[in-house]
Amino acid sequence: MALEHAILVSLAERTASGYDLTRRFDKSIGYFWRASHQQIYKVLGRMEADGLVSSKAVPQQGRPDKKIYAITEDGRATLLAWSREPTSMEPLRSAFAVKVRGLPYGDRDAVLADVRRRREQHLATLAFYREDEAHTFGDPAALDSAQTAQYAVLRGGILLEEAGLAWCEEILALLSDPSARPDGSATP
Amino acid sequence: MALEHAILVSLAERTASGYDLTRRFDKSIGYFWRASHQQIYKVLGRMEADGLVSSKAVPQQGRPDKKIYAITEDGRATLLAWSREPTSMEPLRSAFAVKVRGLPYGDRDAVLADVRRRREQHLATLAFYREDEAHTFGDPAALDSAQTAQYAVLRGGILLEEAGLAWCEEILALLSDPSARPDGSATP
DNA sequence: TATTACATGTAACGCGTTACATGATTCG
DNA sequence: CGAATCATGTAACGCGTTACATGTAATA
Repeated sequence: MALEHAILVSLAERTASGYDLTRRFDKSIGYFWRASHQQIYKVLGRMEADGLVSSKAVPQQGRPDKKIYAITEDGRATLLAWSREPTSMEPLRSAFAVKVRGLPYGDRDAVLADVRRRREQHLATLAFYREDEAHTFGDPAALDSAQTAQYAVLRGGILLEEAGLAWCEEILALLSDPSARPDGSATP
Repeated sequence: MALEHAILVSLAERTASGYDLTRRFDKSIGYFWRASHQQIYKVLGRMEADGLVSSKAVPQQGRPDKKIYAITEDGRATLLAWSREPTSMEPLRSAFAVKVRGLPYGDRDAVLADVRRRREQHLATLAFYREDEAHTFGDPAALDSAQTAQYAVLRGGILLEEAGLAWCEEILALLSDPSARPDGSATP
């Protein structure tokens, strides 16, 4: 049900077409919640039927019509009611964790290569987030309430990436058996 | 597709009934991958049809028959091949992040209460993991390869919980506006 | 007496991914 | 000439949750 709420938050900020929402979900909100255009169109259709959003067709030249969606009063009320429900703690659900756990039944070198690849990925994402942090939220004390909320979410992304990075490094330290190295310099 | 692989890893360690697997998914592997018994039975049925596992019915007294599943050669080969594929970086998909992002459109006090509740949850889970760490993996240098893999996964859980905890604390620091406190002791 | 453990499933429904489908405009 | 951008969808399929269904035995 959370894609619905993510869309409501996005439309509460400003109106958008399905296409616009798709692009928004490629950044900002989408750093932490992905959704394809197919899914967004499907959910928008249901949300309009439920009265949470309304749409207005906007004819265009040489392009298909745009359908601009806006949040309704019902939509805002739904968002407020949702904010009062406690969120459940979603478990990891990580295929990577399963692979690490199953290391004795897999290809050790291939899995370690995957760990290194993921480490680089975390580093790249972190660099990206940190630039956003410095650029957009340079002075946290000067932010208004909407910006503070955005910044809090970005901080979550940074902390998660840092944890993922640290995990990769611990795995490499634990599993890169020194006695298996060519130089044979095993720890005592 | 990862539940399939989680089951294969579990059965590679030792045979089990669907019921046994359900309980295993409540701890160990299941600290990081949840699955209900309904889902496990469904997937086991398909996996048997695909030849990844085989089953043997074991009659019991005063209880329904047990179906003991074992991994097949095909299943082991599938697991090995899977270990060679790189894992994709799954995005957060966190309803909590959406809620924090949408704070200006929600009930501020209710959301902050939820943050505090989650903080306590992270603390409780961390305490649980840390006891497991001290109890089962007290001396990391003395672990065999299977135990080392298990320990690496537990470390991931600990790092993630620590990140979640730190996030909650940052959110509270960012959003608990001092000027809104009854004593009015705002920071300069 | 009620709940927990043991043991296996079916059915309905929503969420999410991948593939398919169409068609104009603009940039390299 | 091909790729990207703009713009909207359908169809098929797998994953995951919730509710429903059945029945015994031990424990509190």
